[in-house]
Amino acid sequence: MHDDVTAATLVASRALLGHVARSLAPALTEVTVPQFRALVVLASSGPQRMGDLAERIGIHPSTLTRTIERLDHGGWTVRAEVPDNRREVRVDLTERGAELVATVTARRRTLIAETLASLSPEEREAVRVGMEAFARAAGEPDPQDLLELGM
Amino acid sequence: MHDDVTAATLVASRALLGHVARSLAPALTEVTVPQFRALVVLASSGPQRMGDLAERIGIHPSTLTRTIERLDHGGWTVRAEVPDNRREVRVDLTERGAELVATVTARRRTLIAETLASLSPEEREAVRVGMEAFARAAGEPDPQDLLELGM
DNA sequence: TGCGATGGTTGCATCCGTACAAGCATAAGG
DNA sequence: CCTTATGCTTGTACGGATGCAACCATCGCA
Repeated sequence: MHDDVTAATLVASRALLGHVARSLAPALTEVTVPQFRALVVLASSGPQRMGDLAERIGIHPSTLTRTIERLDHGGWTVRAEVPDNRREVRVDLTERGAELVATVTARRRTLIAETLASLSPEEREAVRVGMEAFARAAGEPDPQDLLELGM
Repeated sequence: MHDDVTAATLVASRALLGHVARSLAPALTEVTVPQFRALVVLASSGPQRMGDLAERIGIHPSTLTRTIERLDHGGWTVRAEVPDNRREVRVDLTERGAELVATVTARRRTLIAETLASLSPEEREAVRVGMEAFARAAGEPDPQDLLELGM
């Protein structure tokens, strides 16, 4: 059904994935994928308790402790005690950490913009319409899904 | 520059990534990402010498030996001696291995088709035009890039 | 035939992710 | 207060990815 549209979308998805991968690559020389995953969640959901973060990512709390240990050590995150509750630990990005995530997004945007720059205004408009329609149809992806790919 | 098109494409890329991740997820319960990477290369480049495969993937030959060891053990690949050269070792997918890769692709296609099914014929046509234009502008992605994401 | 180059595997070391169980604080409620 | 629940960390164990160095077999060429 709708084979030609599907095929076109598949091809385009490969191209987009190339952009995604290239935007991600520099960050992955700094941190690992699971580590970057944690940074992304922190960037989008804000500072939070260790337990909540572990739950969001879908890993065991003890695993998160080790991961954040490494991120702390690298200067990407900080852990701070919560004033009115000495049990909980609040983890947040450092500037460095926030910047790493922002860099990836910015790079992705740049790559896409560069690609679009080679199109004619009419084609660009066609891309806009098509992409918007597709995005609308697909809806927001499950964050859990995206995490698999370190997004 | 062209901020609205770029934004739309970024959003669409997130949606597509969701599809990619979901198509990949079942396979990742069977093999690891580096292992799947090897299967993908074998599926697209065909059976080949260990050394060539290692080079294509970008890992040390000794690392590949271990990875293929595990894939062999799981029944995803087979190693065979080359008749006229007793030094070289030829790796190939088993049926099972080929099927795993094919399943992921098929699933991705299905997810995309399902998404498109909710659009009107006019919108679908717009998606086709837009996706084709984008893919044309982006060109074929560097296979090395895609491998990062287990494609 | 014998020596150097080639292709792959093994030994070894390291790091990361992962979970479970146990432990140690601290908070909360009776 | 004392007991139980909560939140996080530590101890322990394991598997996978990774690279380097050493090794072994084989090929090719002089």
